[in-house]
Amino acid sequence: MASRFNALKADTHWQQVWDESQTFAARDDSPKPRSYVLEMFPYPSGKIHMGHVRNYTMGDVLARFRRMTGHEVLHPMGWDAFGMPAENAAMEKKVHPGEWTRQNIAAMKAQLRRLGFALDWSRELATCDPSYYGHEQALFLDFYRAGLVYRKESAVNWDPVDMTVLANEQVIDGRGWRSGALVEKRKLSQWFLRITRFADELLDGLGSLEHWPDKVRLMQENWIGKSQGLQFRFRLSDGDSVEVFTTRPDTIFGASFVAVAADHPIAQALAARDPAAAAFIERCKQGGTTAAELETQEKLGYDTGLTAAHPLGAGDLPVYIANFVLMEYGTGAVFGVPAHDQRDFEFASKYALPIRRVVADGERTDPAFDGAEAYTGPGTLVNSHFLDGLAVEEAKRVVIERAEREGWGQGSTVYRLRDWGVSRQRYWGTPIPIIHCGACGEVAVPREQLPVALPEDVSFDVPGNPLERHPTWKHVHCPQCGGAALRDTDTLDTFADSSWYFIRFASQPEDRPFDREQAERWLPVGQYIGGVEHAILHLLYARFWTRALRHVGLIDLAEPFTGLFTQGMVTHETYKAADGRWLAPEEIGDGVELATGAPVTVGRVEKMSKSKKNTVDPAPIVDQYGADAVRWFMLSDSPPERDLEWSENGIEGAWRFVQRLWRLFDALGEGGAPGEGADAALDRKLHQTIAGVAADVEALSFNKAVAKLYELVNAIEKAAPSAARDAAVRTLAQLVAPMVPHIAEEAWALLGGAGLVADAPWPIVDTALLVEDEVTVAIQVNGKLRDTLTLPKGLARDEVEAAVLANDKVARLLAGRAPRKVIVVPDRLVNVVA
RNA sequence: GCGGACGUGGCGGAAUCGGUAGACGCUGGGGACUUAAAAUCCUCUGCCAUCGGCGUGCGGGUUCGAGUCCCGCCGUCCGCACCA
Repeated sequence: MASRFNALKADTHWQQVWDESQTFAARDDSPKPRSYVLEMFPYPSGKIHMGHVRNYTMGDVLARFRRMTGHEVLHPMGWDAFGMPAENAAMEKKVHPGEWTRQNIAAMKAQLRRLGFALDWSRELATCDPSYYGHEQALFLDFYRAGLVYRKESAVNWDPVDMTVLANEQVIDGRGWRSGALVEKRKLSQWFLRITRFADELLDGLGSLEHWPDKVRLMQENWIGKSQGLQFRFRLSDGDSVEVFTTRPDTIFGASFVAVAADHPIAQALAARDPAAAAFIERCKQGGTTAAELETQEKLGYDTGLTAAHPLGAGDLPVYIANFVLMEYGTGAVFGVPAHDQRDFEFASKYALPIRRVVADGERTDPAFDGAEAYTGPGTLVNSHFLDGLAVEEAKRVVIERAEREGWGQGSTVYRLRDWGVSRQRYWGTPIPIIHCGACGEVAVPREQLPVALPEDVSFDVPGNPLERHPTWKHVHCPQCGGAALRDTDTLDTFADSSWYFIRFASQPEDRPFDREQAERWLPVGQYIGGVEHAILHLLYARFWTRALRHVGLIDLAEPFTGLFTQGMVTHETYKAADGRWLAPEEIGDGVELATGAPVTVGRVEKMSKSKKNTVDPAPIVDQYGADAVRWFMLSDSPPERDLEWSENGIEGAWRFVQRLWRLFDALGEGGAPGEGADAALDRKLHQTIAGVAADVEALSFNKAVAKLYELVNAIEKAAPSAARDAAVRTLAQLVAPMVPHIAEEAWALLGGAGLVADAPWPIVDTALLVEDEVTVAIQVNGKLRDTLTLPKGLARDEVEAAVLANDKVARLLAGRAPRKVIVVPDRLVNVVA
């Protein structure tokens, strides 16, 4: 009697079997080819969300598939466990961040296990564990000794809500990436990692990352922002000088002013003695930084009264303080060429400065420039003395050569990328292992004193850094002179923690961060999967960290992740009350809000978020439908790089499919009379599916693999009993095993498979069966499909042509005329041109 | 503003090299089974229509043949942004 598949029972059973037999533990000494499959580790917020389920399901399918194709797979999981939410919880709920974090980890680990992921839990790590961050401190000190870490007083991005410093990468539209608070500028002494030292390498390295999305490579390229040009000094009328950088040295004879940033030393010096200048500088700082504000903001300047001598003798230029010049980029000063730069054009128009054409714009070569906007395109230099007649690129080179020969400037490369500020005024992070001694200065904590562990007895009653307030922790003896000294009370940006966890997964000795040889055997990560929101921050920092490790001789590895896949989000419908409040599905009934009876509007499909009340908690869904149905749904329909809309119908459909599979397995397992005889068509379909699913999974095109499996199941269900059909059902258990592993194990056991299907090999394709012996040829007349014809494969051209011309519909359309031309595409199509 | 991606039925999507557009799933219609319902199974489901015609955002082009290539638009989404 046919039974229904009991997902909950099967899930529990097989998860326990895998666990007990250590099925997914990666063996370091395996002779098999290695495959490192990694998904971005989660922050332990307390609950798994649908985005995690989708991310980890994709990685899991690949990991399981790779095992079946004979690889030794490393597929680990851990916890990105430091960070602000734990401190917020400490403040709100009066629990210690560590306790809160560890409880969350336990809860989320149980949820991940419930989904049956093929993870090697023996390598689990949490970044908040001293056995992890202690090694990170050692690496930090290695970088420190190699000159990759330095401390400087600098204007930093201060988040007034989180009360901490943010890296440039963490400021979005002038607001903190976490808090959303308007970021302020503050002067603080901060630790920096010298990422700019690797700017060129990080840029060039992108070229080797063929298996990264172009989009991410481009984003990193833009972020690094390499520009080449000329750097030179203007002599000023007060005897001082100002250095500028330009990417357009060719337009040097079109210069009509020099402008410096509001916080440029020249502007600051002037402000000290000129109240009007000081007032102007103050005004510049008030300008907003959002896109809309910048768009409409007027170009403003303050005439310093100084003049700058043109290096090629083309007169003296006025020097302004201008609100559009950034101190952080280049030298914080520019020369303005209004005819060929839009900002300079607007500025010159406002202050009635000369606008001189030096690049011919089509016909126009005269100096009088009367366009409505600057001309920034290519052209030939005019009104530029020795540059006249040269093309823009040529002229750039000539000017740089001359500047270098005459000694007033040099070719130079400028990057948008800034060094990575890593100091955070927070408790729940990796303590920076440096001691400040009045006599010795900065002193590295000796290796034998690592880890510098966080004190447990801290309070979060007042905002700010508890380490700063702790009565004893920061008071230490200087490791060098033994005198009284202070610990650095800052902790590392948590992006440092996630910059090397993938190496620690590969090798976890107790006494050092990793074993070089063992790490090099597993790395680089062949396939890394995560959200596109990490396209810059995490992925750039991890690439830097890896290069820094190589620089200090700890590993021979340039790029940490050779394959990257950025998956789409999980979305859901939203609902809004009449007054615009977001409503959760359970607040709604029959198109009205239950509480008020007012009608509800269905909003856009959006990323699941608490604020929009459109989240779906995976936990009850897994309990209701079983892990396999949830996994199958996560892989169906939407291409993995695109958004997936969660829907009740979708999960129902997935559950139906699991039951359909079970009916096939169960019917065969029941043992009735075995099928007899062949079924060539089904054999062919089976082998096409084996090959097709393998290719799709390898390409991470899970939605296509799913579609192919549906086709196969449809074909098996329709097929008459035969030995071939029985064989197809057995093979089906292997084919679905990476996606729906629990029912696959159940079927494998039922049908008498040896061992676990998780350890079974991927079925071998009979390539002879991939080729059809008959083909359906399309018949077109003048490019329009008129009929199809089934012919033996490989039939000679003239025979195909004859068969087509004998076709009724073709004959009718030709109406007795001879065709002008007949195009024959073998085994595909014939086009009769009348 | 700069850079990028995308645009195919009611919906998610497929079409690997320029060669039968709409696989597969969802939704919906009809039917079988059932006292009834659920479940399951069968069947239809791009649009208009009588032959047949029209269809891959819009307008052109190349080609025997275009969702796919080229030119020009429109729209949506994402990233960056006063970067000299």
